[in-house]
Amino acid sequence: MYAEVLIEYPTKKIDKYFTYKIPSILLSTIKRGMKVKVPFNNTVINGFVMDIKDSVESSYAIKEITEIVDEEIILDDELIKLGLYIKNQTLCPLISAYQAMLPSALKIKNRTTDYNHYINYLMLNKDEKEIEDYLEKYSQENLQSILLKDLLLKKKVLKKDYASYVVSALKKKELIKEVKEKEYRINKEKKDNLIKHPLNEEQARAFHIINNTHNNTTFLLEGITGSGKTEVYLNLIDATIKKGKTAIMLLPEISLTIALVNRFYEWFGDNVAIFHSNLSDGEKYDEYLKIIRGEVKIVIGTRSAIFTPLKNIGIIIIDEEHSDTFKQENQPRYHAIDIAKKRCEYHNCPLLLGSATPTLESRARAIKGVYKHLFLTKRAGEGTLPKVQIVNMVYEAHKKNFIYSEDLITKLKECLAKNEQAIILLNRRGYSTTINCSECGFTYKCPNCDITLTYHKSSNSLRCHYCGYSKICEDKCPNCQNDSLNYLGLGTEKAEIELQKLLKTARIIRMDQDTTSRKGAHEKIINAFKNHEYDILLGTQMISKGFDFPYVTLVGVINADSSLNIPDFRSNERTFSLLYQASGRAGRNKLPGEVVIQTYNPDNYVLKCVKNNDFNSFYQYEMNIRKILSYPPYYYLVSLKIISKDYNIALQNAQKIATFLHNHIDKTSKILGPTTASLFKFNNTYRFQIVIKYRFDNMLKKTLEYLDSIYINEKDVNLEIDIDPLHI
DNA sequence: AGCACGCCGACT
DNA sequence: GTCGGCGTGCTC
Repeated sequence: MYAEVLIEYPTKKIDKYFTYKIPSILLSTIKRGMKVKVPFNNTVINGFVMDIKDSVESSYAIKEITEIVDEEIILDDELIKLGLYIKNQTLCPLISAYQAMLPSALKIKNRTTDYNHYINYLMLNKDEKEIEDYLEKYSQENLQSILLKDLLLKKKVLKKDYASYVVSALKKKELIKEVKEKEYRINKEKKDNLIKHPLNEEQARAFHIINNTHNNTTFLLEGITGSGKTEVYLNLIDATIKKGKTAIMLLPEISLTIALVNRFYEWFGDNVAIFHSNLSDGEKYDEYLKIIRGEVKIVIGTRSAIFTPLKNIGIIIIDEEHSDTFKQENQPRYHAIDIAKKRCEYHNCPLLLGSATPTLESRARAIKGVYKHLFLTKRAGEGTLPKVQIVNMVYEAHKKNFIYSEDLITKLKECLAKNEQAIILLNRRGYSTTINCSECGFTYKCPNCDITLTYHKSSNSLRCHYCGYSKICEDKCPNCQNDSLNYLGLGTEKAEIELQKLLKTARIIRMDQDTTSRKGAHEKIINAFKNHEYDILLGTQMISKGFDFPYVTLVGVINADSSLNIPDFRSNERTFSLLYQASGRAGRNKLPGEVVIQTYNPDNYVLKCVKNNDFNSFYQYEMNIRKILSYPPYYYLVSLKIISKDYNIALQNAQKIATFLHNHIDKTSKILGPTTASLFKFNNTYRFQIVIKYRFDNMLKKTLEYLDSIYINEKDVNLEIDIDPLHI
């Protein structure tokens, strides 16, 4: 018997099957989808068995498979097909599609580490009679006798509960022994007295419609912030489990949604596996085994959890479906919603997309009837939508209020006086975003990227937020040696310091990438704020996600323009979503909420829609722009990035590709560029971009595949193709 | 991706 | 005369 093996080198150059002979000892165990070790070009490397054949015609000297890496971890037929689909959709090497499906702990090249987690227990080493005799003779009441008595009673105890010298003394007397047992790292138990909130009329309607659907329908659940989408999800999953099926639920980021995950644990206990990038390799390994052994029916996780090898899926839920995190930004550039659709098709089950601000694409599909559109229009419980005020910072700047407007400060003071809490959003970290010299005009720039360095006061360093470059900041201008450096632009670090000056007694906590780099830091900050150890939470967009702080009655947005001014066709949509979500943090309980948005463009239509909590008007307005400019959802996009260390090589190749495209794609498709890409110089490489807009183009895929295959062999220029890019 | 084979410069 | 630079090309 022979096996076709896909080699684990993520290059397109060897993205094909290699034939190996299956040694007779492995014949009974080997299966399609298993990971094996094979001899390859003087080394031994990993690969996947893609096919098993009786005979094979080959001019090569066929080698034998060395061994099976893991008998439990198998890509089933569904996942094998899914990999082929991903390769075809995203133009990635087939092997990287499969690598994306497995947790990294499982793809380490030479896995010598034992990922199993052991707990040490103590047991008696003699029969009970002997121990009782011993205790009688011993006749002392000390730690040793206590341990022995515990063991007589319980048979097995945790080693860590007893002092090590006591344990070793008894071991020396050969009265007890130590046993190791494999155990999962994450173990959660159901809460007995779980409070299940009864569903309101709208929630119940959505629940029943979806729960009674047993075919492959995609639903869009559009529910305003605080409308209780989670309760609908919980009930649907509960019902799915009761039907004997399994469920996957995706969230944008787990570290920001601990409360929600805990609610799942309370409800479903050890029937849940969790999957996200903050887990340790060992934890991932454990969770994966639980799934593959069929010990859990529910998987909650971030993007890559869409690949978990659950069998018999009954529903897939994607919460905050508009989130960019569902698309992987490097190879394979898959979108989790796309994969979810494919999996739901395979299992013939419903897919539920939920959001307060769905993407225009999703909403357009729902309106066209491709998705079934469901709504939650009322806040669950007693919350009401907040009142939004727009503050014109042009006037404030005349009054020398550059960061905080009078209105916002007044409202903050009122809020604190009532012992309520506030959230302040500023979508930029660091202290100041630009440093320049007023004498000679010098500006600090990243030596690798075309970007100004951000000053971080706490570490007195200048950092590039793109490539990670960092250096110590000097007091004097490095160019003219004058004492004339100006710290311009605003980040969260400065906003915090300035706010503390204005509100001396306020307890402020900052949450951004700089304060949350350690594991568990998110949770700590969120819990501290929830417990009212702080009055004001100030941070970047990570504070706008689905938190539920009942005492927050005020949300301030410092610079709403910053995200509007990003040159991307989706920046309006992102701004609306960000501000709407942030506003949604206010007034979630009985206390009414207020939102203050500071801007230099108070007449901007996007901001007006946020002010009126009006997603509908925003949708109409933005759809019209997209139609005029031929952007999604009216047209599809492909982005090609041409990258080289040499400016001229990049430019020449970009022009060559553009010309080629003009001749080899449909006449109805539009080609933009080449232009410089949004990050023109990044990590010492120059980047040009071509964007294709198309509706129907049956030449396009072939053309892209051809270009891709040509550029694989180029070594001083790279071509990155992104189909349906989220950013251009 | 590795690693070997292969054809041209500065050294014991 | 050799050691070694890293440029192509192959790997079941």
